[in-house]
Amino acid sequence: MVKFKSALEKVISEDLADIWAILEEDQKRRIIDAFELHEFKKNQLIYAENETPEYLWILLKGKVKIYKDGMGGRAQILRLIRPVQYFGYRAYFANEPYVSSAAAFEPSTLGSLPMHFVKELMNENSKLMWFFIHELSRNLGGSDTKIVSLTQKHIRGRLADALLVLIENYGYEDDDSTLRIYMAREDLASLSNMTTSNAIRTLSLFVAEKIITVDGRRIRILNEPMLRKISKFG
Amino acid sequence: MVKFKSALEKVISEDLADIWAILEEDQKRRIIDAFELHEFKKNQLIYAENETPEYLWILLKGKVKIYKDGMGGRAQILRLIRPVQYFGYRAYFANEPYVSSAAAFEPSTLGSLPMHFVKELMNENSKLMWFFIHELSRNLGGSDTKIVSLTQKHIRGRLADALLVLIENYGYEDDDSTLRIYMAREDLASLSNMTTSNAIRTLSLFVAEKIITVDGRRIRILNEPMLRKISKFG
DNA sequence: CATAGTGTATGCTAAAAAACATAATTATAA
DNA sequence: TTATAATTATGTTTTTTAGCATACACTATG
Repeated sequence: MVKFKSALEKVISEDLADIWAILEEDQKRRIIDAFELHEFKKNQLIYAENETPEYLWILLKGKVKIYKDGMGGRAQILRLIRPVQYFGYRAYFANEPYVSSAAAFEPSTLGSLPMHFVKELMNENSKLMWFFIHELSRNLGGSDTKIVSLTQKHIRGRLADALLVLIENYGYEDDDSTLRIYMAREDLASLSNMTTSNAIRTLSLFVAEKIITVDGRRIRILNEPMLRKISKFG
Repeated sequence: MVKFKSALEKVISEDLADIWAILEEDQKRRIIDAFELHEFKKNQLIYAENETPEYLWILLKGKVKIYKDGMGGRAQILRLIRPVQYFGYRAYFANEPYVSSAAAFEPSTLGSLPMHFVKELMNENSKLMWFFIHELSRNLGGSDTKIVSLTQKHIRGRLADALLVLIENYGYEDDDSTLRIYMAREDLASLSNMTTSNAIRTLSLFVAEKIITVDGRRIRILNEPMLRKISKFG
């Protein structure tokens, strides 16, 4: 946990352009003072369910999962975070403890701002309030849609969905086909609501059907349209 | 669809009472002018998935379900609305079409306000913005929690959850044990993510175990603690 | 470099839930 | 009212998925 000094403005003006652009000069200075930088190791916990929310988190580099532990040691991944996205604010706004946990998929750099400070900023700047209203509304729509996908689709459809979510969130390598995230089969299972065994098994089926290739954790998508078809129907 | 006249102020919910109180006379007049009253029949659709959101809906009397149609004619009930609650705003804020539909469970009275007008009011009054931020945040937390319950619990646990949700949302009759909502088995199934057959079957099991009694659509809860136990464990 | 430990792969079995079938009951409308 | 449809109830079969066992990498560590 290091106090941020000078380079913040540059990082922000490049990467956080959308939110930064709507702030006034005075607000920018106060933010620089309150901002803290954190490095998280692979699989390190950022916050845990039931804790009291205190910070707005900003992912600057790396990948983060928002997940919820369920019964029998099975976790459900709820959302994936990529740079530069914000998280950790919902529970604070709802005035309740976290209902989910956050952890880094891989070594990641994050910024934090105290939520009480964010709240102040919001009261001074209605555009910032609109920003969060928009984010919350999008997430809620996504969450509602996810409920139906996860409960009504069969295993193949759910795994196809999971792969499409990975494409959408982290995209492809330069070859335009290799997923830019290498996750454990267990995480893939947590994302698509199935046991690890079934994630592995179904992945193998997809390989046999030439929809993907697998090399360890490296997944290449050969037939994205087919994935969409499987997601929609069988 | 009737123009609303005077009783509006009485009908503003507790959450908004203080906001209403600080509104200027001019603002109050504008609201009364924009406000419209609607009567919906049993099972009547209020809005449908994929439509463009235009109104903030306010349930004044009756009961409303927010649901999403899934594959194979199976619907999932996402949220239950009781008087006086607001809905229909999320998609507008997210700037996207509705991802879910709304329908009246029973004959219901609703008010509506054009969303563009609500947006204006919000920009004039930050408390109103905080109201929606709070509501969205609560709903998102609920939705995330629901994902894990619906995907990881077994049928008995899910049905127990559904009954608890009904208690929480609509409460008991004067006898302190009869649910104040009479819903079709199919709706109960849609609420708890199972087929109608299984909803009926599991309900029968609960009757046999003296956790509830059933008389048509009238459900009496005999052992609420047991329901919570079933919800939590098997 | 041996070895424990973790992650991946695959087959087999058991459990859960859906699908299907058929009555019985209740609502609704002619 | 009677007829007709819709809903509720329950038994049986089939499908899907979880659970378990085992084997085979691969990797981290002493």
